[in-house]
Amino acid sequence: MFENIVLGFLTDKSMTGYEIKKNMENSTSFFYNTSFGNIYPTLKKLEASGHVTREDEIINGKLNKSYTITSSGKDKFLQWLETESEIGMIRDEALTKIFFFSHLDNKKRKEELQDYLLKLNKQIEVLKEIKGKYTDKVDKWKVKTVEMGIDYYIFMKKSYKKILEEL
Amino acid sequence: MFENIVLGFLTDKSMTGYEIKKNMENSTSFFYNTSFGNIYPTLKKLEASGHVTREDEIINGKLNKSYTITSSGKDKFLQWLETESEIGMIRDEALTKIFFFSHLDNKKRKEELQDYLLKLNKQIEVLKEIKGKYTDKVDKWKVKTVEMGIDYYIFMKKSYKKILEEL
DNA sequence: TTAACCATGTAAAGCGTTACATGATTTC
DNA sequence: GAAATCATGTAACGCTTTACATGGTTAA
Repeated sequence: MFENIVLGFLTDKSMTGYEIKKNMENSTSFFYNTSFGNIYPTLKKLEASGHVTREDEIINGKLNKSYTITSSGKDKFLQWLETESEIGMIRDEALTKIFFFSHLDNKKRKEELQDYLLKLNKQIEVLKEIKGKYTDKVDKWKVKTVEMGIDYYIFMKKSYKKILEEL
Repeated sequence: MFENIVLGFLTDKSMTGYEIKKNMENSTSFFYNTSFGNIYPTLKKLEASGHVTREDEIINGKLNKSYTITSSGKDKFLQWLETESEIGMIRDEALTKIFFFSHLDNKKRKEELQDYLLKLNKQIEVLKEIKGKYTDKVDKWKVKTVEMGIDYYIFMKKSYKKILEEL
């Protein structure tokens, strides 16, 4: 999947690995984020397979490797984009812990839920900030995903709050 | 995390790897599920580190390796259970695709959303079936997680439906 | 001048899936 | 007699993170 996300970013404009990472942090980070140790080798691989091309430039004394998507890269990306998605798993560590909550006492249950609610609040603020940075020019689908992210964490907050209140 | 989930299952009762897998399918599968290729080596590792003990029995001509949690295993599990959870990512492939929806036409957008809504409906049915199997004796927290799972997928369904209707 | 940011990359380790491999029992 | 289920495991592969490693520029 990650190769296709990189190709997706490069479909919008040519970028360096560093820029892809920064872009991700300000857009997809709440549903997809990764490290440089993943990005750079992926770009090399995509270059080797002909899905992107590279242009080297020296900007401010620093080597910049700008990657551009090729037509085969666009094909690969669109093929992925048109493929049906598998159902997503929740994979929420906090939920996994609730599954085993019978092994904790109420005091510890409360503490954990309260801690997690704080983190959910922080995450909602982060996403609202991302949304705030978006200008009118930004692709409506990118705005939509951030809005869905905000709604998702608000939903989670309500769920965990309800459990806390029932204790 | 997986080691701790195995320990969590073994805290309830001693089990074989096969039973752990079956138990997971009927309880945690929507937020955590894994393969035999993960379970068996994990049990070996936990045995080597003294967190579980093994008892071999032959039942119906088949070798059964029943694993029991030790006190050090319980300590490890509880330590994990009491640790604050990191915020969960959404990691939903369908959402990732919406992020790149500007590269598809409306017809294809609709098809994908409709396909995914079908999968969400199926998943809700699966979880309702799991919940239906639970008797009164089942730990209330295990019931609660399934209920949260159902609510989660219903919430997702509403979100995707809204996007579809706006098209 | 020092911290933050820009920019690139490698190596090792961790985590997990898929495919392969075996063989018994039970149910239709 | 065939298919499903019970039961165990290994090997190869793939994906991703973490830690390590380098070095320039810009802002406080």
